[in-house]
Amino acid sequence: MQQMGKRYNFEEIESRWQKYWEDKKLYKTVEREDKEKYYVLEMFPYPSGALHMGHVRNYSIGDVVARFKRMQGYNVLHPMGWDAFGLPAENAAIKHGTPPSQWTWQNIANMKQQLKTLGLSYDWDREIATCHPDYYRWTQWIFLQLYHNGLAYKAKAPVNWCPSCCTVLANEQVVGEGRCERCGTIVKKRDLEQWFFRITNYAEELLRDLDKLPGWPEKVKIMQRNWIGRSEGVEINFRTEEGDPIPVFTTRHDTVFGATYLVLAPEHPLVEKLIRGTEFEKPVREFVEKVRQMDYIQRTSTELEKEGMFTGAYAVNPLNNEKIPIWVANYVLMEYGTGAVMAVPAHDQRDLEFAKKYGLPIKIVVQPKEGEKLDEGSLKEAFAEEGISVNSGLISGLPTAEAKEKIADYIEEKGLGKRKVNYRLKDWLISRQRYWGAPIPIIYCDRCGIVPVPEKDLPVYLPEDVEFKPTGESPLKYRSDFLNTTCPECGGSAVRETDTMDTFVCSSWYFLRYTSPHEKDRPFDKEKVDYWMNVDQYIGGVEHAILHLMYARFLTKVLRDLGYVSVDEPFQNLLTQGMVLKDGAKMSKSKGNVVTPEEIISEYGADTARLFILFAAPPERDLEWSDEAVEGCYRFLNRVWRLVTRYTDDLKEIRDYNEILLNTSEEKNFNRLMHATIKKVTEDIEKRFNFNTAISAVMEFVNGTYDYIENTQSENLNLPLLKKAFTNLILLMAPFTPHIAEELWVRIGNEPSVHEQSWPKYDEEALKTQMVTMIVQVNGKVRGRMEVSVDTSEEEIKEKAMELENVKNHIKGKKVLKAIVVPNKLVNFVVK
RNA sequence: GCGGGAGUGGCGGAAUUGGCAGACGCGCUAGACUUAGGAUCUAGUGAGCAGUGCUCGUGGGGGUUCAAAUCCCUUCUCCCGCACCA
Repeated sequence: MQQMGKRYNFEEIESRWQKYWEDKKLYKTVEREDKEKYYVLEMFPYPSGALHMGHVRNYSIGDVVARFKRMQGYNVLHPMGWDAFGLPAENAAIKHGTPPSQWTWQNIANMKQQLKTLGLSYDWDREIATCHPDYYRWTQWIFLQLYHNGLAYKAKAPVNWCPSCCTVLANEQVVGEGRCERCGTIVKKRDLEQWFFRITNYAEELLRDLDKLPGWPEKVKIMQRNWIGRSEGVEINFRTEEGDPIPVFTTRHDTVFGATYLVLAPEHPLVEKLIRGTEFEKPVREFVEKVRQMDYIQRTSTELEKEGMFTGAYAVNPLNNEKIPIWVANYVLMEYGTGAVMAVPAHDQRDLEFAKKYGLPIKIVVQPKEGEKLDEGSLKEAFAEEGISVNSGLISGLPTAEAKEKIADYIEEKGLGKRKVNYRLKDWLISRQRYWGAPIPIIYCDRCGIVPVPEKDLPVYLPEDVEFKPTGESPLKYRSDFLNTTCPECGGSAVRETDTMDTFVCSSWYFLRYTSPHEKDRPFDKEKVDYWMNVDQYIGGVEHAILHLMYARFLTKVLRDLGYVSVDEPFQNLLTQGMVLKDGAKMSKSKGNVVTPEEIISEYGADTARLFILFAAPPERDLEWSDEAVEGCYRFLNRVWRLVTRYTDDLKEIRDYNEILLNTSEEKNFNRLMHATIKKVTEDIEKRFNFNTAISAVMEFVNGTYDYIENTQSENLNLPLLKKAFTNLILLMAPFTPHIAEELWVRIGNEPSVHEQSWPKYDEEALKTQMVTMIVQVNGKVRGRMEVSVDTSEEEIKEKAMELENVKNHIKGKKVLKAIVVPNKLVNFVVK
C-alpha cells in the first residue's frame, strides 16, 4: 500500500465534509422571495435493501442539477424519500419471518446511509416514507376526496389477477404479453368487485395537456398518447330482428353500407340470449367457453387464427334495413368499444380474412380515388384507405372525409346513433388484496352499505405486528381488531375493507408532500405547494413512462379541480435516464454482472463513482460499465489533487486575483482557455444536460493548466492567474465531485463552503483572439492551414492561402473557378 | 405490422448552425524516472501506401452541395415501446 500515500485520501475527506455539510444543514431549504425557486426531483426509490448503480446514476444526475442551480442563485428544493409500501416487504416477511414494517424501516436506514456516502445534497429534514401513518393518512384522505367527488367507485368487472402475487393489477401493470409487471407471471381474468379511480374522466385532458410539456421526451408523450388511445367515430344502433339493441362503435361509419355481418365478442351479454333454445346453443356455448379458457397471450396474439361461429340470429342495419347474420368471434374484444362490431370485409383486413374463411359476403362501398377499381371477386386485401363512397345511398360519390361527416349527421338526425369518442384508457383499478399498503378507508355496514371513514378518524392504521399464513391471503382478513369496527353512520357493528391501495396511489402525490412534509392537519400547505410547484426538473427511469407518470398527472389534475393545487401538470421537464449495463446487459444477479455502489465507493470514493457515471455517457443513453474507465476517473481526480495541492502554499496568501495582468502569450492563451471552459461547462449543463462533455472540457482545462505550468519557468508563473484558474476549476467541479472540490477550495485559502459560491461567469472579451487558424481546402479537401488575424479581408485570405506550398501544388495547372470563404474558419478553392 | 431511438477507431463516446471526422477518457505502443511499477511524466495511436504527403474512411447503395456523420431517397442491422383498438 506504499502508493496510497501518493493518492488523495478520499475516505477521510468525504466523510469529514459529509459530516460538516450535515452539521451546518447546508442543504436545508426554506421558501424565500428573494430568489427564484427551482424544484429538482428524482424518482424516490423503493427501499429494497441496497442501492444499485441505477440509483447512483439517477441521483448523481439530480445532484449535479441541484448543485448547479443553487450556485446559479436559485432557491433549490431537492428532497428525498421512500416509496415504502409494496410486495417485496411481504415476500421477505414470509421468507424470513420479519414483519414488513421492520424489514422496510431497516432497509430505509441502510439505504439512507448509502445515499449519504454519495454526498447528495438533499434536504433530509423533508424526508418522507409512504408507509408512515403521517403520510398514508393523507393518501387515505385523497382517496376520500375522490370518493366524495364521484371519482372513486366500487364495481364488479373482469380484472387482471396475478396468481403469483395473489392480487389484482391495473391495466397499466400488465406488461408485454399479458404478464404481471412485477413478477412476470401471466395474469388471469377474474370477475371481482374492486375499487377504481375514474381516470377516464380525465382522458381528454391527459391527452391534450401533453402538448403543454415541451420539456418531456417525445417518446414518453407518444407512449402516453398511445395508451390513452383516443379515436373518433360513431356509435351506430344496430338491433336484432327481435328488437334487442346492439350498438357498435366504428371509426369508418362511411362504410356502414358495406356491413355484411355483425360480430359479438364471446363475452358479449347478448350472446346467451340469442342462442338460448336454438340449435346453435350448444356449439356456440362450447366455442365461447374455448375462447374464454385461453390465456392472455394466446388470446391477444396476432398469430391467432380468426375463428367464429354463427349464432343463428340476424341483425338489422339501421341505415338500409338490410338483414345481416350475427356471429361470435375471437377477434372481437369485449373491453373495447361496445364489444360488438359491424363487419365490413371489403374495407377491413380482419373482417376480410374472416369473411373469406366462412364464406360471408363482401361488398365494396369505397373505391380508390385513382387507379384500378376494386372488384368483389378478386379482392385480395381489404381497401382500408380513404376513397370515394359507392353503393352507399346518400353518401355515394363523396370522398371519405365528407361521407363520414354527412352520414354521421344523418345518423344523429334520425336517432340511429351518435358521434362518440372512444378511449383505450380504462379506469384505474386501485384495490390490492395485499397487506403492506395504505388501507382503503371504507367501512361496510349491513344497514348503511358502503360508508367512507370520516376524515376525523384517519388514519386507518395498518396493524404492524402481523402473522402471515401460507395461503397468500392478506393477514388483515384475520385481524378482528382491524376488521371489526362500528359504522360511522348508524353506530352498528360493521367491518372494514381489507384491501389496500395500489402503491402507485402513494407515489402519485409525494412530490406535493415534500413542499410541507410536517403538516399535521392537511396533506400539504397550499401556499407552499403553490410556491414550489411544479417540479422544474424530474429525473427517473423510462419504465415509468405510463404508470407513475400518468397517475401522477391524473391526481394532480384532480387535486387542482378540488382546489388544493394550482398547477395543471406536476412535472415541467422530464429527463429519462438510460440503464446501467455491464457486458451489454442490464446488471442482474442471475447474469452475475453486478457491480455494487458500495464496492466502488469503498475502493475509489463517491466522487470517482459520480464522476465516472456522469462522464461515461450522456444521461438519456444506456451506460456501459467499465472498471478501467472508473480507474481513469480516479486518476483524473488524483491528477487534479496533485496539481492544486502542489501550489496551495503559494496560493493561500494571494487575495487579489480578480484583476489579472496578462503578460505573455502563454498567459493570454491560458486565460482564454479558462473562460472558454467556463462557457462550455455552463452551456453543456444548462442547455443539454450533457455532463459527459462538460467533464471532458474540465479535463481539457486541467491538461491546459499542466501545459501552462510546464511551459513557464516556475519563478515566472503568474500566481494570481493560477489562483483564479484553480478557483474556477474547483467551482466547475463542485456539482460533479463535491467532496474533493470542497477540500481543495479550503486548501487554496477559502472558507467553506464551495457549494455556497456563485457559479463562475466567463468574460466574452477574454474569449476573443487576434489570430485564428484557418483551414485551406482545394475541392473540399484539406490541403493546409494558416494563421491569420481575425479582421483579414477575404481578398487577403485568398491570396495568403494560394501561397501555401501544398495548396500551390494542388492548384498548379488548373483553373480556379471559385473560392468560398467562411470567415475565421476555412477557405475552399474550387478548381478544374 | 405500427411507432420511437440508434448504427462513428480495439472500447465508452465527441463533432451544438452543413465547414478540420475521431474532442475527452479507456486500452495499446515506445521512452523517461525507478530496486520495483498495476504510480507518475513524455511522445505516439482510424486504415492503407508509405516516410510528413497521398488515398480511403462515420452500417450499405444512390443523390443534393464548393463542402455531408449532419440534408434527401433507398436499403440493412440492433434496441425499446405498442400490437386484432373496430
